[in-house]
Amino acid sequence: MFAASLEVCISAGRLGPPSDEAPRNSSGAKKSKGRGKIRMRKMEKDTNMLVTFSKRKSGLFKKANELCTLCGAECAMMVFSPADKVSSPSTIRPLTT
Amino acid sequence: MFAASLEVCISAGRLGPPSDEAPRNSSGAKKSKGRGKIRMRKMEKDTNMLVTFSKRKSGLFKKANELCTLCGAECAMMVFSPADKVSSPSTIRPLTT
DNA sequence: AGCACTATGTTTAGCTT
DNA sequence: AAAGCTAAACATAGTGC
Repeated sequence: MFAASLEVCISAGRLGPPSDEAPRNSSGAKKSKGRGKIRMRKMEKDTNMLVTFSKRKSGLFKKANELCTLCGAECAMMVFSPADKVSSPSTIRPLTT
Repeated sequence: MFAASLEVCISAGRLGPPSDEAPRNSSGAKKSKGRGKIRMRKMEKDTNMLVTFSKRKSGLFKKANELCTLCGAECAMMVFSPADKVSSPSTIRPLTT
């Protein structure tokens, strides 16, 4: 395992264009519910940002697990938190040969 | 960078329960459009599986990029393809200090 | 093979508790 | 701060070209 077919992605910070258009909506009033189109740039509010980080990290790990399960792929990923916290996903698995 | 707050996920193969319920639908007829709830186990058809791998890998990289952008996190990921192909995402970035 | 479409399942931002 | 909710945004399996 871990031979030949390898893909790597290392991303440090911004990787896509900022996409600065699209305010919350045309009238400027906030939507009451739902997600509300997000702006692809660093979130300014720290509390929201940490919650979003936690949620999205979970989603990312879940997607990675699904990819492995569905396609018989193998993947490894590391996420460096913006805050000074250490944690590991519950589904961690040792890299056995 | 790359200090202190670190999270690691290494997944080799299956990580979740198979979730064997839910055939396509009760009558056995395929849905004509849309996604149709997928079964979380290795896809048997190789052609579909490769397409799914490609699509989901793209989605995974995109999500990782979004996480980095939105939250100022840093992440690295490696995906080992089930087939013998090598490719890299277009948004690859060197790990500069 | 690879791209476009689209209905539907999934994710998640903002709220509430 | 950490869970749970909801609806809008998003991802994507199957399809057609």
